[in-house]
Amino acid sequence: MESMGKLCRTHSCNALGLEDVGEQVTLMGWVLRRRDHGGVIFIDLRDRGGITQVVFNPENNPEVHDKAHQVRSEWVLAVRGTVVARPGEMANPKLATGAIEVLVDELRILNSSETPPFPLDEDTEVSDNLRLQYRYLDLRRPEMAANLIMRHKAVQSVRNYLNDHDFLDIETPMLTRSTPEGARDYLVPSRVNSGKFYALPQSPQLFKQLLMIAGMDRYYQIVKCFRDEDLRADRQPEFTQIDMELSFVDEEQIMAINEGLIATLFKDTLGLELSLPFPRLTFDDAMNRFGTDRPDVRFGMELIDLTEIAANCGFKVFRTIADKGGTVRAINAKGCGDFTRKELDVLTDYVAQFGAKGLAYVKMKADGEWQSPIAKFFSEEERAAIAAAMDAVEGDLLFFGADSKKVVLQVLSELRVELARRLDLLKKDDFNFVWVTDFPLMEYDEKEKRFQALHHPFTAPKEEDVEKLDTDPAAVYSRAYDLVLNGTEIGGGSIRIHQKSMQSKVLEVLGIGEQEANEKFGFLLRALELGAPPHGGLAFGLDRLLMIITGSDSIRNVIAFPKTQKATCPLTDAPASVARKQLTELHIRPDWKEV
RNA sequence: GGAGUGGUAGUUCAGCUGGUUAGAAUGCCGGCCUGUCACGCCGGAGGUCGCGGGUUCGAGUCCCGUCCGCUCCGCCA
Repeated sequence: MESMGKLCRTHSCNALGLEDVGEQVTLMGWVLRRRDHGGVIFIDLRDRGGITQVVFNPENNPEVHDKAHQVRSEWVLAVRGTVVARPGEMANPKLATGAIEVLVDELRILNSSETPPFPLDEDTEVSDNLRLQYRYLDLRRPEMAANLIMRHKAVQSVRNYLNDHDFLDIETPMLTRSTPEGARDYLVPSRVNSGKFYALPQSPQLFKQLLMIAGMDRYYQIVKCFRDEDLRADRQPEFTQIDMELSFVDEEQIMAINEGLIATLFKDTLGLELSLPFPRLTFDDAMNRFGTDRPDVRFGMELIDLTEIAANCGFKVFRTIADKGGTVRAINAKGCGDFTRKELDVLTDYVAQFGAKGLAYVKMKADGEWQSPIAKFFSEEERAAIAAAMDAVEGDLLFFGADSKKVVLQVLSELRVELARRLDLLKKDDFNFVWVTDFPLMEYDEKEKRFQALHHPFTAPKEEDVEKLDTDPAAVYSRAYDLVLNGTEIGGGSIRIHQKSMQSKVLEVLGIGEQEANEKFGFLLRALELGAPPHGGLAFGLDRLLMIITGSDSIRNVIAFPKTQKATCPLTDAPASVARKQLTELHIRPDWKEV
């Protein structure tokens, strides 16, 4: 092992090209691969930026060549040498630096490495557990390094944009109090206050509102948030939000500023020009046409409501559901009439997990004939009416959902996306944004027998709906908006309630009594009495945004040190037991398990 | 809380209706090789078949339990 000595790095491993030929350069990096021809030795030297081929020629310098012979994968090298154009036909077009190579005069071995536990080339799929256990090796892989570089670019772009628009970056506490609504909190016991707990923030929601009341006018923060819920491919217990709040604005201004932010972000990261403004859908339209409030609008295949036809048709199953207040809807998989029985079975199994009790289908044949297990239940007129409603022609495949509205919408929206996946309609480089607006303010929770805020309890109702708060809360719409990209909700926000009386009213309708309200967010209610300006805001999920920008299938690929599905970290082995003494200090009784 | 799926060499995987010495590729080690770029050629080493129990003359293979990874439902914006 050697020191760097007087060597000083002059370039990164993706910097050199034909214009540098003849230059004396010094590169430092890791050995990706060594190709030893007995005579000449080639080493692909890698750093976070890229790869440069360095060459050891025995004729050029026998001692250095000898030393290169012992080098192995992932050893850390410093090389000094001359940039030369690759001779003849030897350029490698697959490499950004493939036109040149560095002929080495001096080699210093800065560190050796044991054989890595998994290969660092991009060809092998390594298990997630192993990758996370050796995350520092995993992150050396060019694909992962590129993701983190992209993340940095995205964050810089957002900061620049918001700074240019007079936003102040202000930090809010990580140790705060537990909030009653929403997700489960991560709790932190207080040593100084026996028996009391902080909570890690699910979002800085209340603090950013208080900053508006404090007159900060425009706030942003790129901030960690915590939710103690089960994980998914796009959900981590700690994640990052681009969080913002603005005073003296309405929905239109907030949406316009954020369209600018997203357009700038896509320009700075992917070099793409997005066309503005983004299209909009109301919540009701989104649900009716796509069955979800986060529609993927890269493709059609919209849901068609057949409840009226079904109510009078000969098929008893449909008729009964329609009569009982359920719904019958269908989607037309254009040109999929050649799906096999097996494919249909797989799709039936797929929708079963979303609550579908079956999946009725019709293959459209010539002259309006149906090939379908349910064909016999429909008259010719009924079949014609359905075909007309669905714009169905020969070769099409119709899928029906008949159940409660909730089940049918979920089943068909999931089926719609699954069909698109199978038909390869979900292009990763196709970015389709849509604002979803006019959400209901609250929704009745059958299990808890009370209303729940759809967004959060600080969202302002539409002015024209305010009087319905008393009479028909479910009919009140809110001033909330979500930004949806390719079927993923990437951000959401609302105009907030800025008057004490309205906030109290909404909390009351949500079944949060005055005493509970005062106890849990009395500080906000008090602040609303002391000159709160009209305000609103929005938060983007940075990780999800980056998943889409980088084309990653998993949120773990855009986070440096993510958790497994059981919320553990194989690298540090967190969470871990703690010493009994630590628990005692925190006034926590040690559990049955000795530590 | 539930469903599915996977766990075999360092890695990625194959291993049939249970059968004798568990394979391949790659990586690793040694040798040869002066223009490769997933270099090539020759040779070699490398296994608690996740773990525990059961059935059986015999289990990587069948059964039960359990742990871990991943995907999904519930949950969560």
